[in-house]
Amino acid sequence: MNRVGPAERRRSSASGTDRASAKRRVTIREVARLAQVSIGTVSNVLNNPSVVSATTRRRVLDAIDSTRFVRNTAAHQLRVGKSRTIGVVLLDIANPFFTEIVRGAEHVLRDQDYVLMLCSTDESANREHRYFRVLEEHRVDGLLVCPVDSDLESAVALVARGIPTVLLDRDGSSHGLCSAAVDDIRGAELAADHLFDLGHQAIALVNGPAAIRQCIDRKEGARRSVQRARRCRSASLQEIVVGALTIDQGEAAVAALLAAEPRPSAVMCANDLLAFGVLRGLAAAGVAVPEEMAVVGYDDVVFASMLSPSLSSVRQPKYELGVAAAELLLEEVTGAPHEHRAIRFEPELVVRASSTPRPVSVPRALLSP
Amino acid sequence: MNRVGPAERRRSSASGTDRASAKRRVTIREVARLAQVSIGTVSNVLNNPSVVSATTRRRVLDAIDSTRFVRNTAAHQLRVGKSRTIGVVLLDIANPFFTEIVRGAEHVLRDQDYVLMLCSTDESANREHRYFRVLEEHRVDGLLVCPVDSDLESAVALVARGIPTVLLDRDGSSHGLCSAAVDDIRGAELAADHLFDLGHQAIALVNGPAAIRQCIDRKEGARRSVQRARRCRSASLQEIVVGALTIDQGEAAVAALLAAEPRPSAVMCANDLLAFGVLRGLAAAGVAVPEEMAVVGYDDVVFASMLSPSLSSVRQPKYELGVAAAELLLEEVTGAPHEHRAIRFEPELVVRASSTPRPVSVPRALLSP
DNA sequence: TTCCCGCTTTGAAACGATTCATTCCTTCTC
DNA sequence: GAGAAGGAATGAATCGTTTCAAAGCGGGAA
Repeated sequence: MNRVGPAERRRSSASGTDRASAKRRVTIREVARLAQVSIGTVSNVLNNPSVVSATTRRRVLDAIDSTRFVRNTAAHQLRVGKSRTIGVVLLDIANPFFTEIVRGAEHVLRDQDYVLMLCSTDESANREHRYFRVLEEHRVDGLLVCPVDSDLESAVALVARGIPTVLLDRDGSSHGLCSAAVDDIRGAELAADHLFDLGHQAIALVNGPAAIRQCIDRKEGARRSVQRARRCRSASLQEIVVGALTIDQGEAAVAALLAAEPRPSAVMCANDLLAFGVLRGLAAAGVAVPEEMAVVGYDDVVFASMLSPSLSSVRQPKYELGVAAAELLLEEVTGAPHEHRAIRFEPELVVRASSTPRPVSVPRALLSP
Repeated sequence: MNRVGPAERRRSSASGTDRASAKRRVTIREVARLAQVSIGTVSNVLNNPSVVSATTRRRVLDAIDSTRFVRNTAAHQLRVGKSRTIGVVLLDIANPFFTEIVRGAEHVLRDQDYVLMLCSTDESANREHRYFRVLEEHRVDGLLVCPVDSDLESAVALVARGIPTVLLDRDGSSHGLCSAAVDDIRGAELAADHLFDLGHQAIALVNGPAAIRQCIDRKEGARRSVQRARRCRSASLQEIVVGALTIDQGEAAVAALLAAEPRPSAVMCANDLLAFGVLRGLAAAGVAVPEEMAVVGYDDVVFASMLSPSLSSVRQPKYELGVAAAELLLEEVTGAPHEHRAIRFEPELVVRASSTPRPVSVPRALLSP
């Protein structure tokens, strides 16, 4: 009598399978039939092996790999409510800064068999919004987010909707959110102090859109520094705002930089990519770095040390940031004892050739001929 | 008011997550109840709006956003069999080469509301295997893969199991697989020819593991070039094999490079990251580039042009590669008329300072003092 | 013999959507 | 007024798991 069911089903599926490629996936049901046990037992072998007798377990396992059964996560998820999926929403996947963060997060999460849904917003709030929606439809177990907007509305909304969320590179303590971040105000202060210490008086800040919190904070840090510097002598800060934190935008900012009055003798950038662009633009304009213009970046991306000239930058612990954020999220997702925490790292200034006046070490090759 | 922050944080965390998120998610059923229609009608409003009368549709839509209903993809997927998810498996997310590819693929796929499951194997076959498994459990609609192993067994297996797969940066025509790739043999020939044309006789190839196909092909290209060069004069190629295609491994290779007999006067690298490392190592060893050692990379990553000295490299159309691969996959996934195709791009040599002997343009700044 | 007690195994009921054969209404035609 | 046509809405079945109350089975105690 049991046989009639499957046989019928088989027939109907066979007729439905007029396309060869539409061969149906193996289900737990077929495994059960082959091993001559109930589907409940198969499920137990998968999730709860200890309650199944050794012989039965053997039979089921054999059936599983002779049928090449692969568990369907969707069905699992539907029943259990966990998707084993983490959404990662960041500003720009092409930025090595974020890449390092992702690496850190992935290393933590892959060990727990989570898989990352990666979304790059390109700093568009609209795109961010769409991604949040899609990720919620997928019922991600948690979210790592570097938000586009300066307020944390969107992130707070996510949490309110029941999605565990950890902010990336962004402090969330003011809104009771989990976060792993670096003190941006402090970092910018380090950079600006450094320039003023070198004797520069007019410095410029090439900054990204004010919608992005990091840009606001870094400006604030620079502002504080300039205010301190002013106590002893004349010091000025000019901001040049560009549309995005990219190399091209940095290069484009050079025109404004050179046209500024008073002409700055040093420039700090909200981001290494911007700094890369500025360096390129200055080279094209024939402006010597650091002699005519000192440059400091932010993030200390791997490539900063290899540029020509090597770029001074504010180092952020990127990989560690990703690890910390992922661990925090995992804590919340797995329901471990947890209270919302804002992990904070300290930035560190790395001084290199782009802001070191002299002596410039002249490459041997240039001296010999 | 800033002081209130930490206190609030504590409070919200205490009550916060556990209880509040225990509220059940809204389902189509509740929407139906609220709108006083059957669940079938709600589903129709979502997927087939034209068959629903305007007034009913209105009522349902109102119910949807007053309940904040968000469709559950898992349930959808279970019924329909599509997950709107694409797996992307690549060697190293920290390599800007892959990052650009991902960007291209994402731009194509996000418009169709697909989301990327990103997996970086770090060149480990074992990790790759685990990721394939997890992605299959998730029933990804398709896969973009840059495989670790030189044979295409694993990729062929995926296709055999019914998962549409497109190879990234790897030709699949020999196995009837879809792929978007660049001719690596040709690219390496370009690089080696260039070096021999400059008059170098002993050149070295810093290469990655022979398991990786790209490394095999690039070596083959170099081999062909050296063979051609030998017809006219003495020419030699030495291979230095490292464990991974990373900056650190490139730097580590420098010792072997300088110890090689006959000592090479030029080196080409399987990869820009390796080349970056080699440059760094050479700088540390006090070897002038390009005077004492010319260097050519591979990929022409964005940063190659900004290094000190700027790096000659073999350009690959990275973004376009990602776009092409994604479009190919989409074609297959959506069941559009499709036959397996291997899209091939042409590499292009970009010559920069690291392999340009002289005249070296001396920066003005160095001349003036 | 009966009863009880663990240890295994079973099978039906979720989970939240989509699908499709039916039913229900109107309107129109003859 | 009967019947046809067709547009809307219905609701049960289904997708592939997990879960859990219940049943089956030996064996030991009374």
